[in-house]
Amino acid sequence: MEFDTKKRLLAAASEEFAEKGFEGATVRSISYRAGTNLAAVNYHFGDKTKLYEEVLLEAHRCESFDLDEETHADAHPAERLRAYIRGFVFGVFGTDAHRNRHRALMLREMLEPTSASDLLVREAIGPRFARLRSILHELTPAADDQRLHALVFSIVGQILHYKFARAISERLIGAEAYARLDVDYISDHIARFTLAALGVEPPIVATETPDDLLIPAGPSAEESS
Amino acid sequence: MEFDTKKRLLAAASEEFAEKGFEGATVRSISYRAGTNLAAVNYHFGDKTKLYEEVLLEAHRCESFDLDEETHADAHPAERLRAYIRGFVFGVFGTDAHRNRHRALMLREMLEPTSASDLLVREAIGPRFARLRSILHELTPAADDQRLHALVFSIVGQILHYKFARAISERLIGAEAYARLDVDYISDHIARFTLAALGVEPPIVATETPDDLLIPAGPSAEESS
DNA sequence: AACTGATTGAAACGCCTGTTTGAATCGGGC
DNA sequence: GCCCGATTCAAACAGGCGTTTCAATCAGTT
Repeated sequence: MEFDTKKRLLAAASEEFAEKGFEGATVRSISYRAGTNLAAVNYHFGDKTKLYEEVLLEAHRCESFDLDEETHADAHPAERLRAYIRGFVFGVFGTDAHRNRHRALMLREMLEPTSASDLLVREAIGPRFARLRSILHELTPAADDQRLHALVFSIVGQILHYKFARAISERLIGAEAYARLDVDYISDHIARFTLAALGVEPPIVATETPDDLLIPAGPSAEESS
Repeated sequence: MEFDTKKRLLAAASEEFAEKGFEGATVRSISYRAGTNLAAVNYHFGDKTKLYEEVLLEAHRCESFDLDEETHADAHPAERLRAYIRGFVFGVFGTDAHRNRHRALMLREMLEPTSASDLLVREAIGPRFARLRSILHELTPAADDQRLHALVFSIVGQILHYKFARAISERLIGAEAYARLDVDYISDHIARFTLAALGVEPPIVATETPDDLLIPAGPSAEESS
């Protein structure tokens, strides 16, 4: 074997699928990137679909190493939420080629699930979801399951929006304004927005409130003052 | 002319593009749905791309009628935000075939912008963005432009997540749990989450807070108790 | 050196795509 | 009736796709 074509194919396929999605990617282009022949993908993987599944599996395996890198289990839940959000936002915006490709693959799976997405949910997305959920549970022990789900989706939705709607958002507010929304600003914004919504931190903007806008606080807020 | 093939083509193309996106849609399938010949699309519109642009334009024209349907300009800003969010969520989840197709088209443009997306931003998304922004400005006069943008994205992100990540979310928490997250619950959740983050309403969950978690509330929160 | 099984390479197959072609059809003005 | 421009139709074209085929090549064994 001429220096493991299989690995080179996997790497090339990872890039190609991340860039163009399953449909958009072509085995010809993948073969070319891997510097090998068109038939190699069929010889080593059977067909395009099986190659894609192997890529997803490998991406997941590689990704799951850094799952618990930011787990300061002893830290304040609010701080752990901040760290989680920050790590997530960095992952979405980051420039690390490897992680970026894997995130792109997972995001594509979210939008157009293939047969391989069950596995992805079970082994990659699921654990992250559970972790965020448990942090939120510590922060708001009173919340039931349904509320916890909605809270997780509120956070994840805020973050992923910057990935999904990037092109439109940029045209919407202008390139310069969009550039100012960098990783630090966004992480801090989403963390403060969320923590304020949970009543753990003060509102995100100094509400020198027109006063009449304020709706009388609920019973819990009364207790806490 | 045998009863305006052009209109039938537009309608068929609207469905097809909404379902499968620009790449996924085929002119053959569109022609078949319209009950006409393959060459008709080329005769009436030139090519597939021009047909797509016309579909987007028509969808926008049709959509912009109900832009200001829920504008109770006199109502409380918080109530108008609630109404806005509710309308948005309904639009995303709704069963109205027409609106649904148009939303789907716009969402697809968000993800994979074509040449036609500039127009879409300028004429369809832009005005909605501006309206939400102005509501938020009334609620938080102290927020600067950057903060306002981030706030808009936080709200829109929460809502659209239910569209984008639907498939994955369903597998994540189970079909039954996901079904419980209906339009009313989601609308209410996002509205309360947001208004709490802005300090206009009390926190979203009754924080029978472990107390030590509470970070000293801001000045406005103190006033409200 | 000769054989063998694994791997690679160039070419072709069959299918589907958007687009084009040229003949057939229709409705209305002379 | 006849013609003419507009419209429809079946058929074909050119290109890209995933997949298959089969001969050529290589490493290791005998």
